[in-house]
Amino acid sequence: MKPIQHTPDSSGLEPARPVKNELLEARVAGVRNASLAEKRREQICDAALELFLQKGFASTTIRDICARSGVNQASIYDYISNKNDILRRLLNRLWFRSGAPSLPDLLEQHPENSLQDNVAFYLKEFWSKRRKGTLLAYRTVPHLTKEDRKTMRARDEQLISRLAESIEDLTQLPENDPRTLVVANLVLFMASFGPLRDWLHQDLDNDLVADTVAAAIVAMIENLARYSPEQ
Amino acid sequence: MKPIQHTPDSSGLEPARPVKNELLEARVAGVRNASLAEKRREQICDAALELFLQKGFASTTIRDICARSGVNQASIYDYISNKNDILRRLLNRLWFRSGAPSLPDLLEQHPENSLQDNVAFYLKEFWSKRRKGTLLAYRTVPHLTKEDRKTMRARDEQLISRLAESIEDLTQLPENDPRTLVVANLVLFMASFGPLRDWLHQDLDNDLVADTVAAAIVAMIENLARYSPEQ
DNA sequence: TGTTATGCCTGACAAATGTCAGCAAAGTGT
DNA sequence: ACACTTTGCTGACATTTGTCAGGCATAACA
Repeated sequence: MKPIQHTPDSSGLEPARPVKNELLEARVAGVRNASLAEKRREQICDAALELFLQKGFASTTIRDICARSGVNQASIYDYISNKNDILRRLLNRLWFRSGAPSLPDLLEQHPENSLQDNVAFYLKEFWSKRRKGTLLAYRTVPHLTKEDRKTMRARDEQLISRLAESIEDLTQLPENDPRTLVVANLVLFMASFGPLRDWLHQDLDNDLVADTVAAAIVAMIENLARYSPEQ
Repeated sequence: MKPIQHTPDSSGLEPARPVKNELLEARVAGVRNASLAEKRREQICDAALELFLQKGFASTTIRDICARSGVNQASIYDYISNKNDILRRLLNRLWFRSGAPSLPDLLEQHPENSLQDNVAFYLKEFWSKRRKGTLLAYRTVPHLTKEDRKTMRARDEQLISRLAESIEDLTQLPENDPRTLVVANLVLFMASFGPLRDWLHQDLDNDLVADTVAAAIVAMIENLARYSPEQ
């Protein structure tokens, strides 16, 4: 298992590409069979995710991950390049390609539904599909490179500015009103409400919570429209 | 410096006291002079806080903390009992005794102000006085004992149930409507909005953000009153 | 059946970490 | 000036950690 070639951890190489839309996964060539490698990587990532959420990133050891995934301590480096590489792969899976729909998309695709219904659906999807990604992201910020943090923030900002446009449409506010941005931020934040606080209200029915939060969001937006500056 | 007696880290001793309202700080008797010890402890905690927020709890080493606080690596154990003890002291300072007012208190003490103004004031206070505590709490959850986590949750639940009562008063909803609980949760969560997302909208004016969020909260509450079940 | 390619694992290393024993230094009161 | 108390610190310990070199087993192939 000789020729392991890693892509360097922090590659400040690229000539100013404007926005990356994923974190860079190191190329690891320890194992020839690509599909096997992918399968192992998945084992590793699954185990690591559990542990990271349970014990935190820094106090989860490679040995823990190996034990839980059944991969040998030495072999693991045939599949991933280092501990941070695992984290990056997880964030790519769970944060960048979570499969959760964006609210603007939903509004576009289902104009027949009420705003409240669309928002409620959005929240439920987000809470189920991005729960772990959200938790992971909020908790591991300190362990990311500046570069990686910037990439994650860029993703958020992109979502938010699209959302702000939607809110502009809904409220008929002018483009330069900064409050649309604040509310867009707030909506995205409330989409993180479920994951981030699930340690608290485990006794409340999830659908009820989603519906109530959706109603709150709708009220927020309508309120914004009501107090718009005369135009 | 012999007779160091530590209170054990996880003392499951007490005979079922119902709710603790702080984390247990270990008693450390390495240094006789109490006020000096307190001063040193403060140095240590200040340094540790900076580092915990910057690098995360687990990857901050005792050596880091010593270097930054100017306390010697050996001496530090004359003032604190271990790394987790520092964290607990910090959370006590910043989470349990932050000095930020609670919204119900504000409403009671200043009925002459509008709800919106009270909420806005509450948010600003919370964001300035509990910023670090919130960040610390959300990020270090995995490093706390089950016991400690329970204590923190209890504090939150206490705040929330008081807040839920206030909301009941404002909306005239019956006592058993679970939505007041959800909204109370939400309000507390939005109070964490500023701290948790300050990595994002550093370009927006803080007062504007607070006012917009306050308006959103008021809208949420009024909306709740509007769609109350007929009684 | 013998050879080879490929994935797997034992064992280890250097570095870092939490923790402290025991001594040096600095006050403090006489 | 001296004895004693209280604080600070050098140096080190046992462990844990990330990481890997190099050999081993096995299955494919000749």
